[in-house]
Amino acid sequence: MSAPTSRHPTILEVAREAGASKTSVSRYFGGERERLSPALRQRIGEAARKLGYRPNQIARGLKGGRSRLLGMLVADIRNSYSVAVMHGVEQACREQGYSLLVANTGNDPAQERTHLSLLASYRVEGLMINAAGQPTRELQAMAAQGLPLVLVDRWLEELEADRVGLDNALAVDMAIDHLSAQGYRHLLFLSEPVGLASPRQQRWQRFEQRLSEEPALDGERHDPALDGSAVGALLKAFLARAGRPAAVLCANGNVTLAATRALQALGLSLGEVGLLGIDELDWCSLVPPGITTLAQPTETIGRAAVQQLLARLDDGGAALPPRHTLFSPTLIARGSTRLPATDNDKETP
Amino acid sequence: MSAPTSRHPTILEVAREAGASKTSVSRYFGGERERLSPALRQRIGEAARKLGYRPNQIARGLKGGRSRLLGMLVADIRNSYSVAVMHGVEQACREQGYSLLVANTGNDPAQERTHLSLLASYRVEGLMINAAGQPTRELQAMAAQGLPLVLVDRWLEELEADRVGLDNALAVDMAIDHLSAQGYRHLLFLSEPVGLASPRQQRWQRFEQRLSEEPALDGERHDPALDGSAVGALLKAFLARAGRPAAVLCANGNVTLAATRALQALGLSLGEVGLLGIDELDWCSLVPPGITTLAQPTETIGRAAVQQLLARLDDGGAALPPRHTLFSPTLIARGSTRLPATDNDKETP
DNA sequence: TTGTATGCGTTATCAC
DNA sequence: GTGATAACGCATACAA
Repeated sequence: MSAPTSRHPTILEVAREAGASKTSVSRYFGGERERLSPALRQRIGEAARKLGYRPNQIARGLKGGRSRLLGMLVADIRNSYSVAVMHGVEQACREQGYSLLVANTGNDPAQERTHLSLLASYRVEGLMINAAGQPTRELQAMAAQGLPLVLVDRWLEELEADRVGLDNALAVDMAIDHLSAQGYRHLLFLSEPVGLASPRQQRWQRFEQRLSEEPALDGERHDPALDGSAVGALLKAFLARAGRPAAVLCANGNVTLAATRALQALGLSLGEVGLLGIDELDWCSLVPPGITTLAQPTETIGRAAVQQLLARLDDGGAALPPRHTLFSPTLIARGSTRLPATDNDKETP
Repeated sequence: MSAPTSRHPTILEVAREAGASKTSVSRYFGGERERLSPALRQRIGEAARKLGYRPNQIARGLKGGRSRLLGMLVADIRNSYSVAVMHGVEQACREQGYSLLVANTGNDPAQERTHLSLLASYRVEGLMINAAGQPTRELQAMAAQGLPLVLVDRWLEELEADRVGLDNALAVDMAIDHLSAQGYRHLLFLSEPVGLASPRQQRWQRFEQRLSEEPALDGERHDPALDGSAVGALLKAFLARAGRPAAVLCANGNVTLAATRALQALGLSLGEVGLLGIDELDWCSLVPPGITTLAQPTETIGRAAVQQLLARLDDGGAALPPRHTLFSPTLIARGSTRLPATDNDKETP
């Protein structure tokens, strides 16, 4: 006959047990313990412990409007980049006394909409967004309503909001500079379908720009679907066309995986065909002779997102202009961008 | 002068706008739309749309005691197994109309305690737990309070709760059977420090049991820390001791990664030294000649966890005995468990 | 220092 | 069918 759902003691019961008022108990747990007399403080502490009392965040949020909840919208939770960022977000949230409500959209705008209104219904105080694609109406609406938003990695031109992510132009510059310095002359920029994902667009565009500026290099760009055999065919055609020394620049971790698979299937050895991936993955050092990558400071990005959000929350309605925080990648050079020594290569020490 | 935090319209405002009562609006959104007259229904719908009204889950949870929140405690959010399970959990939650509050403990009991009480304070209706190690008092307390719990992957003997995970004995059986069938005779079971993590214990014990039953095989077991060079030294010593054909059985994905690294550093080729890993990782097909794995049905496990939790929620206080749901792995055979042909091996087709 | 009274947005209970 | 009204658990003026 006991309650089917678990019974939590309330502030009132603690008050009764301690022979005090609700207010005092509220103060005890609301960080105003100092204002209570030692005797009362003691009694309340004991009563609470005895009853196993824990303040109900839900009720607390109802009154004060402070849910202490932050939301994060992740485009693909199975993507190691997203998870790594999320890890940073989660740490920062905890340190700041917030909890994190995570929603995975699976790159589907419909799910993004659903999750967005769900998060809204829990009155999250702010939102970190790794958008699925174009900005949904819901997102626009939430921004307009004054809910602090920070766009992570992917951003949306139409949306005035803070942004945190990689300096994509710099990343592509570093990639091209490295490949060029290593002696590769024919470059292929390989991406997942560019669509509306801003990092892909930016990397893609920067690649084009750099190529047009450097006559010593020539290149191609493609953004095939990664499933199926498109990548292999594409690589084969590129290599036939381009002549050597040629290299592939992979726009993200998924592409690196697909390209590595394809190159292997073609029986080509890494290094002889250059390979450089944006995003460091834990197996990149494993595939002989190691895959060169540009590692993103993922945790830092996550933490920065939270920090930015909390800054917005603090300044009240100060309506500061959107702030963009960009981070630099780190080059991890491995064998996949080292040309095998040839007769023409004697000058190399 | 407007509210610094975003203003959400309330049920009362909608009621006024629609010329109706709070009750009717509540009914409209509470799934009792049928009971309203078409005219009223229409008016409320319009008013809500006009105002951008969204029911406040927090207030809703306060009254009804139904937060519509499920919690998940993850031991390591950066572990691809955990993430994959979480993905299943998340999908199932959404399908069932629940939201998911995720907490990462980083395998730290202290953080587990913190997060646990946090989740409790949000009045989650149930908890999925990928425990850090030994059961914390908090966990015991929550279970005692009647909060539905389901242990995922790792379980705790002291805790009477539903369990979902891999059939570890079966997994080790399949691994040993496969290695044996492939001609390996000397086996090394390699694990992360066994400690109190139940899957490691179970796999470890089953390995021991099987080895003791099969005179044709001999083996060793070790659970070194994965950082540093311990794994390499250990492998080297094992191979020197064991004679061939020898194989390594990796107790989880992290171990597979470490073992592969170490084997590579030793200049040993996979297959010649057998390698089989529990947990499929996306790069296992990439490292030549491919790493044989036992893949877990991760998403299924996640969904099963949610299903089990909801079943508990449904049956009220029926206090059914704990239910254990075990799943079978799938063997993905690759080159790392294929012995190179030798003179003694002529009978192989 | 401590307590009283009121309201947060919603649902549940009861009337009409 | 529809609508007042009282909880839900807590925080916060305000009063003592």
